[in-house]
Amino acid sequence: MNLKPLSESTEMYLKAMAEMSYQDVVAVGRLAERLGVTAVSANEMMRRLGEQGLVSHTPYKGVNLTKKGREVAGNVIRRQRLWECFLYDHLKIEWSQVYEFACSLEHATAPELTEALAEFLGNPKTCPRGNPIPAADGSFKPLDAIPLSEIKLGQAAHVLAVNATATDVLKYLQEKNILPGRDVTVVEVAPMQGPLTLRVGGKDVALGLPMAEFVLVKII
Amino acid sequence: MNLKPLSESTEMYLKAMAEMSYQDVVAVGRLAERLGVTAVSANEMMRRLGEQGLVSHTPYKGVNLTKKGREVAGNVIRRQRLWECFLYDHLKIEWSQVYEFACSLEHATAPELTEALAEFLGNPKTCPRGNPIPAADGSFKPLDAIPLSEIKLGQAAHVLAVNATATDVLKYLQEKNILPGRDVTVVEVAPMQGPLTLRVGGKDVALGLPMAEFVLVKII
DNA sequence: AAAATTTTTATGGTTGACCTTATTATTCCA
DNA sequence: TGGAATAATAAGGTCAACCATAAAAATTTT
Repeated sequence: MNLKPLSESTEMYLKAMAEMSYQDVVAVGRLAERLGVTAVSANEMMRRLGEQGLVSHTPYKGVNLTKKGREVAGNVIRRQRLWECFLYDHLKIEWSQVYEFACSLEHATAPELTEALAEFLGNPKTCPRGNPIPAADGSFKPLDAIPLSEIKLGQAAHVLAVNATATDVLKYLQEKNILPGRDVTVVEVAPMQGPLTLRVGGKDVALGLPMAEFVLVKII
Repeated sequence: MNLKPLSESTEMYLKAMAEMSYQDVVAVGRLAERLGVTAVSANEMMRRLGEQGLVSHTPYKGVNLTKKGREVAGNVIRRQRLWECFLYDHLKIEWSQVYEFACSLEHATAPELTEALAEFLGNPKTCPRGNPIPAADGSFKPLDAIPLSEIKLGQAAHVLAVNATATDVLKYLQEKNILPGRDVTVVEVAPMQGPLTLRVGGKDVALGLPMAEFVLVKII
């Protein structure tokens, strides 16, 4: 099916796009931001990925994963999240560092390895950050959840997953106990996109809106 | 200690040098051959590695790992072989494919990961190919063994390790049962660097001299 | 509709690790 | 010792993925 070896860069772009595709068209600028490259570089890359049939780019509108691109991205994310499970459950790596390490390993993982790893782990369904693990054929659907940033004042919610990837962000969330499985209540929303104040486990915690977007919850 | 991130290429060169250093000066040409690059490329790389203080190159004589280079190489090999153990023992990957997969993973492995993996595996002392795993500080010494190619006619030997890395070579050795732990006897040595004929497990097996160099044995 | 902002394209530059094709230097061997 | 083989250097090229700067195009805001 997929004979061409994808570069690390390609994998990072596809992964980022899939993770951002709750909006099903992604602005190239946002993508560049998330990946820490310039908009020019991201545009160049979109051209390359377009030529490979992995993304479709409508100028001035945004980019989309093609069917093929989505399948490839699913596989990349699968590998990544399986490694997260291994690192967390078996190697006892710090929760906040797991993503980062798994990301490197992901790029170095052949399909046979992926499936052997899945088997070894007992085919887990979610990673330690609560995100679902795509199926072996690369298929996946987004979690049925909304970002914490959209929760109304006073409402309580159950944290399903944390979609952040940066280690320092994950570390912060861990310290504040905003983790999959926890319940939080929004006790204050400051004006001007100010921070949310959350009550979690008996303590009040401030959380900036940008960070709150990475926390996926279900209202309870 | 080691703050600079080494490139994948650098790691491959250092690893190859360490694995070839039963002779303690390595001809750049041999190195190029083993790595599948041209002599020119290998020379260029030796200059770069020399500048980084990892190798010392005496023109027309050969290259040597420096103390620092040897330590780094030891760490690279440690990572590699620990992954080999994991892939073979836990993921049940084919013996002949283990090296290849472990090699990719090695490049993506941070020190914290390495030690967590060693712990998980119970600090194994040898990889599935029988090679010793360097210590956490990067130190290692070569196996006390000689290549099968140097065994005299009629002599019996115990296979300690297989130093080959190419999957097809490993596959061949596996099929012929020339594996760590086995005993072999040299029953014929053809002239003109012709193949050895070995008796192993009741069967006669032909083995070319170049391949026999990769089989490390102890006379019994 | 004009102004401001965001996107895209164009052009040219860098880096690392390769490559080829000479040319020069050294070592080995008969 | 003289030629063959091997090793090293020089010069110039490629490729992917970045970068910066600048100009053009489209969209959004006012």
